[in-house]
Amino acid sequence: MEPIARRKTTKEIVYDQLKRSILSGELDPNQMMTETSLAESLHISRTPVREAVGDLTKEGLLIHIPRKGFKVRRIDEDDMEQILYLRISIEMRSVKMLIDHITDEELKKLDALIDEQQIAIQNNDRIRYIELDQILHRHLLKLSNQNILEQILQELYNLTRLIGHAAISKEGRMEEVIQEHREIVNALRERDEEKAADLMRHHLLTTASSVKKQREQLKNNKEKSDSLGGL
Amino acid sequence: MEPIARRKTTKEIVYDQLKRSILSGELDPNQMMTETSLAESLHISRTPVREAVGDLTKEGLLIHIPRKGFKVRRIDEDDMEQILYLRISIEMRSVKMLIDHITDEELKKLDALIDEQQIAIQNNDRIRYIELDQILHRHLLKLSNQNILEQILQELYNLTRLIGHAAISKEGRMEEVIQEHREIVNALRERDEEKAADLMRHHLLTTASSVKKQREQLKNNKEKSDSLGGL
DNA sequence: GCACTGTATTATGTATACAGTATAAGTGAG
DNA sequence: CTCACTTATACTGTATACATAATACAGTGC
Repeated sequence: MEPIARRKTTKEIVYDQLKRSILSGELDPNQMMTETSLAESLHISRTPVREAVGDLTKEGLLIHIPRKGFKVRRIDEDDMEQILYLRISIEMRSVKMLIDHITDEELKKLDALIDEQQIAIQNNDRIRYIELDQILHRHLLKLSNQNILEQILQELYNLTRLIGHAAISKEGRMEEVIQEHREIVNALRERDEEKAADLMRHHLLTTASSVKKQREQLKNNKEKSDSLGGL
Repeated sequence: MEPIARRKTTKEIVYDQLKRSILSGELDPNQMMTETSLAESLHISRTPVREAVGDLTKEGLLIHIPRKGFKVRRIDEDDMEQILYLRISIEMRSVKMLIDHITDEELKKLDALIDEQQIAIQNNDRIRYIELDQILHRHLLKLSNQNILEQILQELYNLTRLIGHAAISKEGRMEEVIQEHREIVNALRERDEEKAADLMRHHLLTTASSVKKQREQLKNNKEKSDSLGGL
């Protein structure tokens, strides 16, 4: 039988909700929050809040400023470089480890995920698009049976998402991503290890460079509007 | 004036002490402990204990078995492979990133660390030897200014140490390590990027294979004594 | 007006109490 | 003796209360 889904603890609810707010970008990185303020606004005690923010801090999504509170971490160009580098290392290995024993059924599951991602784009649902991207990449790690790498990738992926939805889901780039995903899966289907690994590297590199460009774009726009607003 | 060192919180003390016990191998991986039992034996309340074991669990040093308690995680061959792979990725990049701007002073600091490590071997102080190994590798990451990679390496390093002191500080291997460390630092001094990165890779690979051999050795010995004890 | 000091507020760490639930222990019937 | 059912024990999650220390603030004296 399926294991019964244990009902979520308060801590988990807080954790999920907070993480969502952080990663979706709806939480202003300048705004400070404290354990107490969060607990009060959620009408619960400090205990589960404290544990949730503690975990998020350890994951690097929040930073704690003693006696001031917590705020959302910022990611800079340099951090992104490092994350990209490691993701390439991890995901290329993942591809190589899974290619020999991936089944047809599992390949179909991957196809289905990409299909769903395409639908998300058509519906203009960027949140879902990003969610599915993560599911897809993570799923590959699972299939490769590299538990430790999977854990590290998860951390890196969360940090990646601090970059902001706007920078990730750039117009036009999303369609390209779908295409690249399909090519990777096709290479897996052909059992072409070299090709698959290479496509993965390429996919991550182009995503990174797209994010970088889009980020600069957004930054410029923001500066322009800021200076206008100052007049 | 020197800033006063903030006194450690109870949680930090518990965390440090527990971590030490885990990494030094003095904590039997079969033995279960609970928040309550730990709190009682330390004569403190559950709260700081709970936070400390929570953190250690997130770091992967402890595993939590619901309704049973916590125990020290075991690392298998497969995990070691993954850790090694990632450490090579990270530390080769580290070498490449720091080689252009490392100063003579910093090189001397590295020499001093290796000297100290050599003294530890002469004093047969394996704990200190391992500690210094970690400091050295971590120091290289700091010098390379790769904060995220440094954080990940720290996690990996902790997991590495779960392998056990006996397997890491094998007789004879320690002297080789010193030699390899010196060669890496010398390559840095010569600003030979290729050589330094390659020596680092080699160093990690030979360490891993030594650990693997030693581990099998220990396992065999244990089985022999177990079967004898069973008579 | 400025600096210093004492006070108030607030963030945080820790202790304690309690409730819920899963496992283990115990008890009784077949 | 075994199985089912009840009871008890213990692990965990959460709330609450309190102590401590750091910051903000205000008032007083120069």
